[in-house]
Parts: sequence; C-alpha cells; structure tokens
Amino acid sequence: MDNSATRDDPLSPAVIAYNPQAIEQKWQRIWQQRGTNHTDLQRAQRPFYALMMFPYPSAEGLHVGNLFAFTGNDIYGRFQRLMGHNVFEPLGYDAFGIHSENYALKVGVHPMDLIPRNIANFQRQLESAGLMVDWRYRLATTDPNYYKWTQWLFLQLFNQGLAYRKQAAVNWCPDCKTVLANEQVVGGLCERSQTPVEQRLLEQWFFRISDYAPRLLENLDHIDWSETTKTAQRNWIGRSEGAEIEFESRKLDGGACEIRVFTTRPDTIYGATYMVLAPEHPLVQSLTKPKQKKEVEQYRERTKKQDLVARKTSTEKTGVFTGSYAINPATEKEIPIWISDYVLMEYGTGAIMGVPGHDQRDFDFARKFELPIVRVVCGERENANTPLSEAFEQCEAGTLVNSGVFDGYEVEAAKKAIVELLSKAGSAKPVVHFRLHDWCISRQRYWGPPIPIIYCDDCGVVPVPEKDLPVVLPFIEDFKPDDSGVSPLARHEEFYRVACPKCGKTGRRETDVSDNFLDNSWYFLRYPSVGRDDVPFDPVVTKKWLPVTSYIGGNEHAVLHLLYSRFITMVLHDAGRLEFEEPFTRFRAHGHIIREGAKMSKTQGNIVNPDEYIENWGADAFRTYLMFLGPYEQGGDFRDASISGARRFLDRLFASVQTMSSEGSPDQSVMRKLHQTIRKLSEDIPRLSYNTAVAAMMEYINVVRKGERTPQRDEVLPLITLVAPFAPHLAEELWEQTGGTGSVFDSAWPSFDPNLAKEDTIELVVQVNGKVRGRVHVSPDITESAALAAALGDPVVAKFVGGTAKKVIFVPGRLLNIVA
RNA sequence: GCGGAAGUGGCGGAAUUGGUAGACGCGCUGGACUUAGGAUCCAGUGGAGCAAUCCGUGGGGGUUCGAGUCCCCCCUUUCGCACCA
Repeated sequence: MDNSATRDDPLSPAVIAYNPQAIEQKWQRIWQQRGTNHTDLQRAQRPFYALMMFPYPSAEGLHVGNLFAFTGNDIYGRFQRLMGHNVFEPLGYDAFGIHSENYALKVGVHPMDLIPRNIANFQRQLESAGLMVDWRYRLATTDPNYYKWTQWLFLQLFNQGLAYRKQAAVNWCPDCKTVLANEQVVGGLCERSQTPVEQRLLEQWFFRISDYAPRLLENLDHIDWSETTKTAQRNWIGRSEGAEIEFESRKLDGGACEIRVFTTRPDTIYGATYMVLAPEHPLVQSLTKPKQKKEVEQYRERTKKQDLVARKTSTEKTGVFTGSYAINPATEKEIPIWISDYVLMEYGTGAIMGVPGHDQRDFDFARKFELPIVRVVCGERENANTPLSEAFEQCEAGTLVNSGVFDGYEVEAAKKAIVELLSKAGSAKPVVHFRLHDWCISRQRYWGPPIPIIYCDDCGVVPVPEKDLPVVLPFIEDFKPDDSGVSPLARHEEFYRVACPKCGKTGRRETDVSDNFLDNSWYFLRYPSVGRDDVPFDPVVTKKWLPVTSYIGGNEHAVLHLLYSRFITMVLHDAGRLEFEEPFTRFRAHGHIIREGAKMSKTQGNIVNPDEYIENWGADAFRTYLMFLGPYEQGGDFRDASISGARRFLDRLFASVQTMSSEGSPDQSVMRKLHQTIRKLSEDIPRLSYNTAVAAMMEYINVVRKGERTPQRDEVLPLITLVAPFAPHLAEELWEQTGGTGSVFDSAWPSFDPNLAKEDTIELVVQVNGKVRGRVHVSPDITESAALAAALGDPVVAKFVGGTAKKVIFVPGRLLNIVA
C-alpha cells in the first residue's frame, strides 16, 4: 500500500508520499523520549481520569474488539486533553481467572509462564496502536504487589462482617472430577467431556452484596451511565414489592408451625388452592407424612443431583405431595402442601402459595397434578365464572371475584387491603425482595489470589494479619483441579500448614482462591497509586483523581463487574476510606464489532488480528477506520474493503499539507465549512459519535480540495488538530512540518466562531401539500411573506398551488409548506 | 417466557427537538493522466420512466400541513437473563 503514484512524478501534486509506518515509529519513539503521554498526577490542575476496561491477556493476542474499545476511549481522552484537561489514561492487565487457567491447561503451559508471555505480546501490540497511555502506571492483577491489596480488600469485608461462609452448590463434573464454572456448563453438560453436570455442596465465602441492593438500585438514578447498562443493573437487582404471608400448618409431631410465603400478588390469595415448598426447604422433613416419605425423599435426591442448568431450562413441571395441609388464612380452607423444583430456595422464603388462576407456572403445575383452579380476578370482558384456559395474569383494570368481602375491589386496592387485614391478625406483612444474590467469591481453582484466612482448631476462622500479606500464590506443577473437589492448593501441605496468627498452634490456610471479579472490582482505585507498596491507594492522589471521570467498556460487564465495583466502592466509603460512593461518574458502553455480518470466532476463522492491518495501512488509518465503521455505542461491521476509505482520507490530508499555499487568502466559503466542521466535531466527540465526526472531516477535506484547487494554509492547519485524536501520529508529524512547537496535544482545540459558520444564503425547501416541489435560495433571515413570494415565483410551485394557498407553514431557515 | 437493542440503496452507515431521506465511505459506471493501473484526479450513482412525474426507510393501520422519527397492531434479526412467586 505505498503511494507509488507520487513516487517519481514531478507533476504530481503530492511530492512527498505519506509513509505511515515511518511516521508512526518516529512519533512513538518521540513520545516515549519526551514523556508526552505522562500525566503529572500531583501537579495536575484539571484532572480527567479517562478509564477503559482493561483486557484479559489471552494467548491469541489483542483482539480487534479490544482495539475498537481502547481507541474510542483514547479519542475521548485526547480530545479532553486538547480541551485543556490533565488526562490520565492508564491501562493494565486482568490476568487472573479461569480463562487463563483453562487455556494453560489446554496447551500444557503453566500460567506463571504463559501470562507474562501474553502480557509482553499485548504490550507490543498496544504500543503499536498509538494510545495515549501512561505506561508508568501499568498494573497486572497477578502481580503480588497488586493482589496483596485484593487480599487486603477481602479482609476489610471480613472485618466489617460482610464476608461469611455458607454451604453452596457448585457445578461438578463426575467425569472430569472437577468443579466447573457456569461458563463451562453448556446445556447441562460439561463443556469438555459432555457428561451431565451435578451439584455438589461446598463451604464457600460470600460477600453480603444483597445488603446493598436498595442503595445499588437507588443510586442508579443519579449517575450518568448508558441507559442500557442501568436497565440491565435494575433488572439484575430485581426489586419486587409484595408481602410475606403466613400459612398455618401442623407438623408430624402435632406441633403447630407457620409456613411463610412471598408473593407480589396478595390480592389473589383467595385463589391459592395449594402450596409449594422448595425441595430443600427446612420444613419439608417435618411435614412429610410416612406414606409420602419415600416419594418425597426420592424427589429431593433427584433434584439435588440434577445440575443447576438442566433444572432451569426444563419447563415441564414435576413435584410430589407431602401429605400435609396448610390453612389459607383468607379462605380458612385446607390446601395441600407440595414440593417442587420450580420453587427456588434462594428466592423469597423458598415457599409459595399456588394461585393457578393467575400465574402460568402455577397453572401448569395445577393442570398436571389436577389441583383446583379458581378465578379470583377478571378484566372487563370476564366474569366470576369465565373459564380459564391459561393463567389470567393481567392486573390493569382487574377486579376481584370469588374473594369474599373483597369482591369488586380493584387489584391494586385489594393488594393493600388484604395485606392490611391479614397483618392485623399478625399473619402478613409488606416486604420488598431483591433477586440479587450474595456474591460467592470462592473458587476451587489455582489461578487466583489465595483467600487470606487461616482455620485454627482453637481460634476458629482467623484472618491473616495485614502485615503478613500477600499470601503468595505458590508455583505448583499440578495446578489441575482433581477429584478431591477442593482447590489444587489443598494438595500442598507446605502451602496450607501454617501457624495460627492468634495462638501459634498449627492451623490450616484457606486453599480456595478468590473470584476474578474481585481482582477487577477495584483496579481503578489502584492505577494512580501504582508503585505505592504501603497503601492500596494513596488518600491524597485518590481524592484528586477519583471517582473516575469517564469510563468506557463493554456492556457484557453491565451486571457483574460494574455492579461489584459499585458495591466495593460503597463498602470502602462506609469504612471511611473513600469520600465518594459511586466509582464511575460517567459510563458509556461501546458496541461490538462483527465481521462481514458474522460474529468473529476462532471456529469460523474470521478473527481479525490488528497486527497485519496496522502493518499494511498504518495505525492511524486503522484507528480512523474502526471509528468510522459504525456508531461507537452500537458497534459495526468490519470489512477489509472499507479500510481504504479511511486511508485515502489521511492521504489527502497529508497531500493537502504538502501542497498548501500560504500566499493567497483563504476562501470564505471554505472557512465557513471549516467552522461548521469544528462545531460538528466539538459536538460529536463528547457524545462518542465518532463515525459522523470522521465523516465531517472527510467532507471538509473534499471541500478544501474541490476541483483540484490549491488549499490555503489557514484552511488546512486547524484540521491537523481536529484529526489528532483519531490519527495522533500523522497529526504530530504535520504539526511539526507546519512549524508547530512541542506536541500537538499540548496545543488547543480550535475554537468555533458562530459568525464565520453562518451561511449567507440558504436553500429553502418549498413543499406543496407536504411534497417537495421546489427550492429557493434566500437569506436565512427571510420573512414568511417574502419566502412565499419567492416560492410562488417558481413556475413548478405555482403550478401545483393552482389558485390560492389555504394555509402556509413556514419553518424559518428550513422549509415552506403551502397547503393548497 | 421476561428484558434490552435494532430493521433505511449493491454494502457499512447519515438524518441532535416531527421539516430536503440516503451525508460520509466502500463498491460500481464513465472519463483524465499513464508503458501499465489494483495509484491519483474529475464526473455520475435509491428504483421506474424519453420526459413531466411517480414510487420508495420490515408489514398493516393511525395522528399531522408534513412521519425513518410519534401512537396502535404484527413480522424479523440480535444480545442478555432465564421457573425470581
């Protein structure tokens, strides 16, 4: 892709060819020598923290999707720098986790060898992309200097009572004899061996994120985030307002007991014809009659073994009767108590009232087991006896029927009235439930930070003292999980045998490692303090630089990473360690790149390796193309054939600078277009509308060169700064060639003059009955009557109007519509 | 099933509050320069029609002087979550 056209043709307008490879190498070297990308964190006057989600350093190397994401952030950061901010744009590596570990297992290389190799490769690729990253603050989550503080973070939660242990199910592959992550379970089968996956109960560490659910939800109203991301978080947190209602029952031993159910539809209680408990509900044993015992036991065994995924994908209802009954507090009738796996122990109270008339799942269950179905709500078209062929779930304009004293109540009023009545009897109370579960951070794996806990026979659970951190992850050859069901570290006595910090007797270290999401839940706090070994984050520098001014990343992290980061920030805020409780002031989700209509995947062989494109077209052209191929927040379609357009644009810009004249004076209409372009970019870049920003620059360069005219210096120079965020190397080169001093990024974004941008004549569209019939060139300030006169002067317009106009709609500066 | 996003030329995509549909780019057609062109430059390029003109933003209704944009119904694609009571 050399510009051989201009090679040795003296008549060619461009005498010197644009050689991106040479220019890019030159400026990357200069940037490094001069520290152009360094941010003085201490002295900065107008701090602007432009954060991008850091990559997982895969063995395949940098993905074009990574580069798309980073370039978008880089443009934003560089623009903010030109706007006078001190921009800090750090980048690092999220290098722990199952992803790396699985890959290491697959290729038979130890992660401790593999990861540094991958990081080196990423580093090379990222540097070639021309990002404005201050590499002095690079971090890797696998660095003991980093995960020391990840462990410290765990201890903070532990000390605040926000970390606790409980039994929880994990996916277990009986063939591979190992714990599987959810991503490794596909359709209920082990991804590798295709064996049905089972559940196993293990003691695991949890964080009480559910305590923070109300706050995590409420704060969403006050942060400037992509709406799509906020919606995803709201759904994930899943607030439901409803009531807990007690149903009386009798245990086998004759003792009374209350079963609490959660419902969002207390208005339908008269239609509750049965009750269902989760199979693992603690009351099941004491409620099961001897006759049903065998069947119940078998059912419980079966659902226990069944893996989580298969259980969730099947909609066919199963269940067994316990033999016991409960009293519906509204109807005072006995209703049978069943158990079924469609009721989840983790949500609500683990028990429901079955209202088959108004819940489709209950309806399916009642149909299958021939339980009575009663209508208690009807809409405008139904009455109390309208038969139900499916559950009637509609609430709006719903009226209660078959509901005793509540007949005729509207649904919403009935909800309130029924809960009120029952609560007087002490058998109901309004409650809010969240679907957000506590965060399980234990991993029975090797490639993560060991959880800093020691178990002592005498002292119990003892946190590792802060001075003993980090608990270093040892190098072990046999890092593969095995049939013991515990972490590989549990096979290494030299690791887990340790003196109890309290009493000194022999204790045993926790051998699980922590979740990868814990590593990346706080990395943005660390960047400005990289290099500080005495604190996780320095209070002074943190106060200055955080919360993050702008965060850009993929929406696949909308619920996990972004929610956990918010949670951790709140915890640290509550502990008095941070002044703010929301980590990211502004967040924007970028889109994803597909290739020629298809998702990029290794199996399809359509993965784009940025290296060859950067080599062929130059990083600047590649960056510009990536930003041009579609709206940044939506992603787009990567097509090889289209890169040439971006490159041609840069070629023309380069050529314009080589051939521009400083003798003549700039053309007024070109200068008008220039100011319109400045305005367009100043508006487009902050809202990440990069594709239209590039289009505007292309349009401008076409105007500058229209009909082979010689560009004037004043027409071209501002474009160098405008293009700088997109094509930083080329901009620096042209800046230098045209006599600029220092870096173009230490200059100022061109200012836009509204007077210069204003057109002196506009094309006014003339419509007759809403259809375009003509155009007149008039002053932008023309009055309605003058515009009408001008319009009627057009014979075509006059012809369509015929007689006189009935009505005229005039939109100043835009159009005139004559209704005839 | 629930939730999100999206359907516009041959293709990627523009159209910020309802106001010229198709900016910009790719591709394509013709031309210039050239030993050559897969370089560069110029002109053209939604469809139909000689033309006047008509038709055109997934489909069907509606509101409006005017709808890609707003409202109702439907279809398709795609990404999350999936028995959350």
